[in-house]
Amino acid sequence: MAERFNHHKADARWQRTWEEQGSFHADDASPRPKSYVLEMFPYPSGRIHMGHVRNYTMGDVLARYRRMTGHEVLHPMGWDAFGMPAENAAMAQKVHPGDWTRANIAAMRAQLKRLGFALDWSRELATCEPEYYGQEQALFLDLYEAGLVYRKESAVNWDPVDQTVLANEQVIDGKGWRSGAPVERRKLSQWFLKITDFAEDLLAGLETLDQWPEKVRTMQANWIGKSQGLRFRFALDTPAGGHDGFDVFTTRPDTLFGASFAAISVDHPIALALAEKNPALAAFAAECRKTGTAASELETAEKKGWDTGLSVVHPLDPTWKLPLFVANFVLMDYGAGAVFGCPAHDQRDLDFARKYALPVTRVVAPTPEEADAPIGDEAYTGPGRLVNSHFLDGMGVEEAKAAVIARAEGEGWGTGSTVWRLRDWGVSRQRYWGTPIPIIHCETCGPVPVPKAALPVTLPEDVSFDIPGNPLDRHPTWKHVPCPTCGQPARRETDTLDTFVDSSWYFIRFASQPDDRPFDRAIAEQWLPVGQYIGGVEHAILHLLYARFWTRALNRIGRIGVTEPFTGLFTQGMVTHETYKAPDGRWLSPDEVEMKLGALIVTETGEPVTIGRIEKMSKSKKNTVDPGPIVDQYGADAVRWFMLSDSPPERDLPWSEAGIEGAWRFIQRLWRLTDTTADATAEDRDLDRKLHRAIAGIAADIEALSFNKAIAKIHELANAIEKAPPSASRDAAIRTIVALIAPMAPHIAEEAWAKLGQQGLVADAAWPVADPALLVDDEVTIAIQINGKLRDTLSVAKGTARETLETLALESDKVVRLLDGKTPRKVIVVPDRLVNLVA
RNA sequence: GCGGGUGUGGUGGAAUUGGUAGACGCGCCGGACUCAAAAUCCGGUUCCGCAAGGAGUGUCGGUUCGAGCCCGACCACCCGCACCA
Repeated sequence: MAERFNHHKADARWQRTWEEQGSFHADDASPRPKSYVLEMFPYPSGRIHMGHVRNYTMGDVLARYRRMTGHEVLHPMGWDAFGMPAENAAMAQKVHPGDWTRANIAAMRAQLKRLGFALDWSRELATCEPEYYGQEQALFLDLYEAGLVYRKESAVNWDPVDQTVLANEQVIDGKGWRSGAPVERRKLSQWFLKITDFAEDLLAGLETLDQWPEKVRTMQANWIGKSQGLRFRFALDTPAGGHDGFDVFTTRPDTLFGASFAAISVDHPIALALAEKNPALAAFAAECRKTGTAASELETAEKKGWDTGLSVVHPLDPTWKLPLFVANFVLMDYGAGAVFGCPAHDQRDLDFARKYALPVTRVVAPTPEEADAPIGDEAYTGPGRLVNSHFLDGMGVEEAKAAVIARAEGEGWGTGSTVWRLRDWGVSRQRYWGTPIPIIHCETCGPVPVPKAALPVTLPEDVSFDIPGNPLDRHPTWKHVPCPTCGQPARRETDTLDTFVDSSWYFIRFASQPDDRPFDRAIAEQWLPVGQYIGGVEHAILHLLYARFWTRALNRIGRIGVTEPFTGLFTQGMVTHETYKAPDGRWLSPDEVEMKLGALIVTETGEPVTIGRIEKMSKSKKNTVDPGPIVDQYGADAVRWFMLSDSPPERDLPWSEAGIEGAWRFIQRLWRLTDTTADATAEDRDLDRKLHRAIAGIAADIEALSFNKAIAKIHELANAIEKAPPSASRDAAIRTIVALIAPMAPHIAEEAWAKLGQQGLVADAAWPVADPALLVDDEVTIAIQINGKLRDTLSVAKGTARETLETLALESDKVVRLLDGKTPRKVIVVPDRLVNLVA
């Protein structure tokens, strides 16, 4: 009896061998076609989790497969190492964020290495090291010089718990994305990146990303939020607060004759001016602002307005006056902060009009008969022809829009315009553990860039986290520097960059990392764009949009000839696990419970356990499984195998003890199988065919990232080999299956490869070639149906003539019996597939 | 509310994209080996039925010789966005 596959010995041995041989070192100068496979780099939180394991296993299979198919593969790993958890740890544990982070990196690196990933560790980087962030500062200054960075006083989202500013993207339901605390509004001077300059490009670029999930492209398109319409001016009938009118934006200029009111935001300059003299309006505005930041009650929030008593003049009819309201549903930071209300064709306007008894006039009718059909509780937003609209009557909606815009432009009261939802990216963070913004503030010269020669601006080590706020700001000496321009005493910028900046270009630095500049353009362009990028869908908007922007910005300033950083994107599902609750409602971890007599109980107390939903592994629900002990017990290959089996990679993967055991058993079975070569000489055409079909099928599945299907095909092949009698074909199949499993289970593959006396490493072996001649069957099974229902099957030579198939079908015993002497009305024959008799 | 997705055995999921539904795995059942257990191996496993046969891919309807796949309506769950003018 052969020995078990001993992963304890084998895993370490092969991991050492790969490292010694530099197997996964990516060679810039290689003549082979280049392939860049990248998984989103981890935040070094302390330990790797199952989500990481799944993510990196998928990328690893692809990377190893690409190597076997003759590519020079770049498959790097690094650390998204700046960020708040390090500062939180510093506060809680009195440890320096750098020490904490570097210790975590060391621990996680060791964990990753134990999984045997085919990574080029020589390119490892951590964003918290000056070698990285110093180059980021250089890029920041390049963008600054190009006018893509600016500073402005602005209302920001202030997280009162983390004591920092959040980007709009980081505010979820009015709460900080990390702290969960309700966000406050504050005025601060902030640095911004001009992502809005690229709105059109970023939107148009989505069209070219055909290897991205539709879902992500849709989410980005919605986030960018392009709206086209008319911006026009309403004149006030009496000037108010120093204004004689204001602009509004609409996407429905066609419905202008359906207007029944105008409304401005409570933060609109006119509203603010009026509120100064009118305490009741001020109170109304305060009330609105409260619910504004409040959260998700917006859905049910009532439309509320304050009648200013003022009127505006309808631009197409000077005699027509519309009442002006201050309304809670008008947002200051979108469009012009003011709207015209057309109740018949906008739901919000309709709700508002009903509440304040304003007229509702239909101006679009789906059919001529409905020209004067009253509007009920629902605004009509569909297509149709214009009615009750003077010169627009009879036009279609689009035609009418164009006509109104043309008229407005001709008469000078408005212009066609485009409004974006996307806003500029505020990158200032009042934190220590981030990339220092390389700017010096001088009283006489203003903000002055740090000279490139003086980079990197490094973080001081001697900082304290005893009190909240930014340690850089209260550091005794760090910020005091002479102005680079005039030499007068000046002050460093103490804000650091949003960590999303760090992750916006790391994939370029992986491709090329010289000491003296951010990257070498020629070398970076050899690798970029990333052919396959893999990560969680939670980065669908923020990270992926910023990285796309950063790449385009570098492209615009002539630094790189790439516009889209990631050609292929794959968003993987989460690793999930059942949740367990004790009778008192506290969450229980999987190792606190056990099965006894068919019931789940708390091991210590014997209390019954409630099994909850299967959810994403999270510390709060205590349903996590630490990969470390699992790798110890079952070995890297079994863990990798399980991560790839069963669930399609884009869906969630429920972790189970049984699943990992099954994977382990299969690894052992493969090991035993490789002991059964027999030096036999007989041929087994049937097995040859199965083997070659597996080679082709598995290759296609890996290319499509359908790892679960590839795994199923390996199972099928293994089953077939086990059942086959000794033959030369069988021996060949055993040697080949070792190569086929190498991307997924590389350690046992190497061990078996060596055992079978194969040359070199299987990691360096070529992917087996499928013989096209063996991919086609010479015999096929034909389904015989009566009225579409399967009644019999028939085995015939491939390519059998239709007439023959029909005859054979009609001769089938079952068919004869079921037809009972009747002749079918119609016979459908699909060659090599089926015969359908219509009775 | 808007946008997107998913729904197939006890369970995770396959199904050549309109052509034999349930591949493969997990679990379960039976058997072999064993003093016994583990491991391993063999067989079975959509449901109803002894069988012949019938039913069956969330629900209802449609197109088709033929529908898990296409069309319409609905239900359930999940994920985004959310007063965006």
